Amino acid sequence: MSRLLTLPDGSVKEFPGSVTGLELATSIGKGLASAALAVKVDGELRDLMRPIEKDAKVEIITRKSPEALELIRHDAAHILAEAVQELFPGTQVTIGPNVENGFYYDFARDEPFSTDDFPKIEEKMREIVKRDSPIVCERWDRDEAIKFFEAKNEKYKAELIRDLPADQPITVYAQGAWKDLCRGPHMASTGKTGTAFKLLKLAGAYWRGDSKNAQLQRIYGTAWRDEKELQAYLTQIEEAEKRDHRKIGKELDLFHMQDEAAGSVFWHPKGWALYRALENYVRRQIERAGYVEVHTPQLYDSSLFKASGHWDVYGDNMFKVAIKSEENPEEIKWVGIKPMNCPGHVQVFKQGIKSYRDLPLRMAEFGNCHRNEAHGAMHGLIRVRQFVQDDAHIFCTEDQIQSESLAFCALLQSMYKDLGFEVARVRLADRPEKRIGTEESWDKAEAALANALKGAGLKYDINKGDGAFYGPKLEFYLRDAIGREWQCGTLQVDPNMPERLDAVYIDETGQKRRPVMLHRAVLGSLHRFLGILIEHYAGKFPLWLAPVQAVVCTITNDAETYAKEVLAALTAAGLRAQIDVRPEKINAKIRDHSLQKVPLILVVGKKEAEAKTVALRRLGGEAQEILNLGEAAAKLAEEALPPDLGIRDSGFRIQK
RNA sequence: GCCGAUUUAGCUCAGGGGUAGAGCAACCGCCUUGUAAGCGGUAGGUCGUCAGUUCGAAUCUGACAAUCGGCACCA
Repeated sequence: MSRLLTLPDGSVKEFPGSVTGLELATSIGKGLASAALAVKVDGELRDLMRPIEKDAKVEIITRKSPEALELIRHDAAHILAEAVQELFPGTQVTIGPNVENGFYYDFARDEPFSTDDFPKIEEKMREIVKRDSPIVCERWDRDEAIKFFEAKNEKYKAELIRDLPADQPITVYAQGAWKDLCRGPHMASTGKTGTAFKLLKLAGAYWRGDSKNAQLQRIYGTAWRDEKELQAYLTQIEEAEKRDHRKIGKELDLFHMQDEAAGSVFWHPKGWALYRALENYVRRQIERAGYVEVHTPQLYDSSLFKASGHWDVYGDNMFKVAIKSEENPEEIKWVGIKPMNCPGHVQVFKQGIKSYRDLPLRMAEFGNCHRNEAHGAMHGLIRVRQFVQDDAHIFCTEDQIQSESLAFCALLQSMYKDLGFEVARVRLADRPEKRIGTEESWDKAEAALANALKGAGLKYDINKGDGAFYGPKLEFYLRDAIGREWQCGTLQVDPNMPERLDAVYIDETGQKRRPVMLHRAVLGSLHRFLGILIEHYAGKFPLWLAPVQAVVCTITNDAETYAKEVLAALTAAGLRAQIDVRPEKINAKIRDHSLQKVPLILVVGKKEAEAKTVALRRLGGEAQEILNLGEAAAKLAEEALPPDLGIRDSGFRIQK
């Protein structure tokens, strides 16, 4: 039977019978045949040697194709596994997939690997690449495969085969004498991988991702088409490290953390100035959007968290305080430090009788929360034990979910824009398998969220089954200056909490009704968001956020009196300004404040003091601008206005 | 919580069984300076904590803590 194969340019090739990707490439040209790495058949990446059994759309994959990286990385993972087994006999192999920018392979071995082993392993990998052993796909009988791997004492591989669905063929790839169970596809020989790879990290990982299982040793690596791409990637990692918020936080003296308060932040004056600039901005936005701000207690009797359900479900992650009774030391009262703000907000809602006319009631709080995060989970400002959420709960009717969600989307979009981000993507997490509530209310809530997203012009995808047990949610991701995505914003529909804590309102007919609660946050945690913000701007904040917006520097001490006058004018105009009258050369002062990423440096010497002017130098620029003092203060104060109060796009550029 | 690594001066880091070193910062002088490092000097550390081995531990061993890279977790 003949095959009709359609090429990407639309041309169709006919073959009399079975044909492999390599034969197809050869028929097109010799050059293509030698460049071919794999073939894409109806969108599925396949080995070059595998026969194409039906009419299909085909594409020959070469080193230039985007798919080449997948092939190179997966082959590199196999080469890593072979190298490790050659060097460390007795090591068991498990799985080795691709990840973003690279690959990993999980090994089982009693002795830990060390990064000192990396050069040796890389050397062996290069040797295997040089051997250029053909990679051949073999179809095996299931029992035979199990026997084969068990005989080699590869119990993880044997377990994988046992668990494969019965109808799935067992394929084993042989590269030279080394064999591994794999779905494929692979390139034709080990030489195709090339040597633009590097082993990067060593880590522990659970077998099959389950903490009940054995811990394996994972070796991470990266692989690219050529040395140039590899070097570019390594440089990119270095750049990301340079903007690490923990490093910048220290360099710019924004905050610190210490052993005695693990997971909590000591904000220094400059870090706190940044924090407050952000907090004040958020406060203006929610006020404008019709929220009321409240502030609720940190400590609650355990009975409230038992009623809300948190004590039982998340109790392990809560900080609990045992209080001994004065009269009876045997008697202990438990209180919990709040891990979230919802129970508190429901208490405020329940004060007095609420009418349908009060809805939607948007109750906001900069909620200070504590969660006892696992040691290994903590990470700078990104994951902490004490943090503040830009939290709010919207009490509304089921019918108001859509309009409130739409308003929230608009608020979030405008805030991300002001803060220099774009919405990268949105996910709608819908009903999970284990859930409460009627199908009808789920239908309604999911549709309301989907319609709100459409109304806001936001594209989204479905995060299937990942909603809470009581309602669906939206997850908003933003993209930072180096392309990373972070989930910050969230909106969650919750009819459960009002039920559990007995919140009611009186409807138009005088009946008691349950409101729905929308939990929502734009930034999520202010702490975490500031970490992201620091990395996004690499410490070079836009003027309105900069902890120190301007420094007045004297050239000689003749100008000191005048410099103080300049400082006073700037401060009076509302700028966060400082003065530097150290007996240092102006070069040294410029350098110091530039390294501190101060956006505005105002130099004053004898000339300026006499003429009542300032010489303005902007961060990153070399030009200086001579301005009259009064003019300068007014101009800079206007430039320093937050984006919601002043001129937008004031010319500040993000340094990529 | 799990696997591995790390912890030495304010910061970045070197060293290493006989009680500690550099650069920068700080402090004190001198220099009075024109847009990314002026010169000299001084001071600063129970070498993460607690045990153990040893004549002697910052160094070796163990436990604990924190941090880092992952994993698991993230209401």
